[in-house]
Formats: sequence, C-alpha cells, structure tokens
Amino acid sequence: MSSAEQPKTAHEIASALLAWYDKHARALPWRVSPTERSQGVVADPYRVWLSEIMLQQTTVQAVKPYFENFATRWPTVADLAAASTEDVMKAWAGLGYYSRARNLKKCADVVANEHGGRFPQTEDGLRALPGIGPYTAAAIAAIAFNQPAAVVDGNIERVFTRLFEISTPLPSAKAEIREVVARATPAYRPGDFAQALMDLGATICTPKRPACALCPINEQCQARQSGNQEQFPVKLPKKAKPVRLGAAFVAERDDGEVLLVKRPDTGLLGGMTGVPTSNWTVRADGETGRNAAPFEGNWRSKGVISHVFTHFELRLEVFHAVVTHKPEHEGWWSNPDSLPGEALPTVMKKALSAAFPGLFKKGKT
DNA sequence: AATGCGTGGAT
DNA sequence: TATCCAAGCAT
Repeated sequence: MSSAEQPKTAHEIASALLAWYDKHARALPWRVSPTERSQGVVADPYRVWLSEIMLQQTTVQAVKPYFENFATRWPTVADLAAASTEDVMKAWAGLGYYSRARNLKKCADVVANEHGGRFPQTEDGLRALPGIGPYTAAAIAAIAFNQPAAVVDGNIERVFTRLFEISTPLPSAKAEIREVVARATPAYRPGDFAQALMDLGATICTPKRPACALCPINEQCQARQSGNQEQFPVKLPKKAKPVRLGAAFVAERDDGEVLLVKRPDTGLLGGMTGVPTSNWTVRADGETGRNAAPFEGNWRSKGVISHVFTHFELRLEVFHAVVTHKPEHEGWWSNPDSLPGEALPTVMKKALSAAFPGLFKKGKT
C-alpha cells in the first residue's frame, strides 16, 4: 500500500484543505461560501448545474457574465425549459462549444418534464442527462447534494499527479487518478473539498510556477519534496493544427440588410447563425473559395480574418457585395443593428466585422 | 479510444 | 508570436 492510500494522509489532506478553503475560497456567483454553508445555506442544484456546464473547458472569467445573464433571465430549470432553443443559443453565443447549449436546453426539458423539475441526486441519475458526463455528475452530486463523489477535473488531475508523483501520461492516467481522489474524498463537506481542490489548482497549484510555499498541503506533496512539481502532470504530445482556408460571403441588400443562414444542428458551430461560406479545407494552392459565392454578385474581397479552433486554424477571406435584386437563397435578411442579438459565434462576428468595421464594438449591443 | 468540438487570457 | 490551456462531453 503506497502512501497515497493511507487513511492518515487522506485525512490530513482533507482537513488541511478545508481549513484553507474556509479562509481563501473564491467568491463566485454560483457558489455557497463556506461561511454561508456553516449558517445552513444550501446550494441551488439548478445554479450548480448551470455553472458546471458553462465551466466545462471554460475559464471562470469567461463564464461569469454568461452565468449572470442566464440566471437572471431563466432563474429556474422550469424557466429554461419554457425558453426556445433559439433564444438559448443566442444567449450562449460567444461562449463556445455550442453542443453544450443544445444539451443544456435538452437537459432542462428532461428535468422539467420527466423529473418534476428536480435534478436527480445520484451520480448515475445525473450522468444519464444530456451534457452531463463523469466530471459534471460527480461535481453536482458533491456540491449540490453533499455526496462523497470523486470529482476529477483538470485542476484536480494536476494537484493529485503532483501529490503522488503519478507519472502515467494523461489521458491514460485518468482511472488511476480517480481512484486516488476517491480515497481522499471525505464524507464530511465533500462539495467544499472538491471546490477547495479546484481553487487550489486555479490559484496555488498552477500549471506553471506553482506557489508551493503557500500551499496548505505542501508537506503531503511528493513532487514538492523532490522539487519536480513542474514536471506533473505528464501529458501526451499534441498534434499540430492544420490551416484550413475558406471564404465567407457578406451579402448586403440595397436597404442595408445582411443575409444570414442557420448552420446545421450538428458539427462545428452546430445550430448557430452565420453568413454563407465555402467549405473550409486544407489546400496548398492558397485558393480560399471565391467561386463558392451563394449567388451572382459584385463580390469584393474585404481581407482575410484568422480564427483558431480547437483542432485547426481557419483563414477566411471575406467577400462583400451589395445586391440590388432579391436572390433566392435560404436564410433571412437582418438589419445590422440587430446583428449583436443573433446567435453569432465569434468567428462569424469577425467575418462581419471585416465587412462592417466596428459593428460589434463594446457598448453596441 | 481517438477525434471533434470554441474562445480568450496568460506566459 | 507561439503555445498552452480552462470546473469535459459525445460518439
């Protein structure tokens, strides 16, 4: 039995971490603070769920304004279930990973219509809902329902691979890490324990230059003892991002309105709004796809915008034309003033901005 | 079990 | 500028 599995160490880690959390917990809009919790305040499962979905692969800073907007506009799961998918996509625009928004709405519908408006309280029950995977199910079970679930996110992977010098590369190490986290998770305040680990990972046990001197569990940390903390976690090398080229077409009618189309519900930017584009492909000849224009027109290049997705870089040449006739085409014509309210992902805002500089400047919502 | 899926901030 | 990566999930 390694030191990682000794109950004494597990208890030391949990008690030191909770004591640190009581003093240093970040104040977050969706969080019940340790002080509030000690006064009997309980978490709202809806707000915990909403925040956890938004926080998947997304920074706290990016999530905050979106969470505030959603929680104000749709204060309960029933309100969200009553909303249209279109309005949810519009409100999610800019946050990325748009399948989360589609699944958020599906999940709200299931909870409202099949569970009487109450979230399941078990990991398995939560795991069965759209958009809820192993991490999110454990996080909601622990934070909202006080269950000793093993919560493992990227922060906690980093903390535990350092604590026990787990040198198996990620993602293979996930099962091993989950076992160690399960042993360390206390029955007492499991939700605060998970949140403490995430705060520790975000503020002290950072990917680069961790502040070990300030860490409440540095004496239990094997990597710290050997000075190798920055060598963990070990990760498999990433693949290079190919560059894809494409063309976007901003069609402006003589009354100033712009042609928008809804993208297919699956795949990249699924269900979101955009301008017509060519296919985006890797090509050596540098051709961006001018010949893919949706209809005849005096298409003039407005330059090339660049946008980096998770698995490729896109260089998009933006073409603009003023059309004096009314071409037959799918989609709808939108007044430029209403564009900020459309479900436009960032790359589409960039393309529109190439044709209409300043369109999406702050304050012009 | 690899791969597809956004965005913006930090370094 | 290039790279990393942030409270992952679905398939």
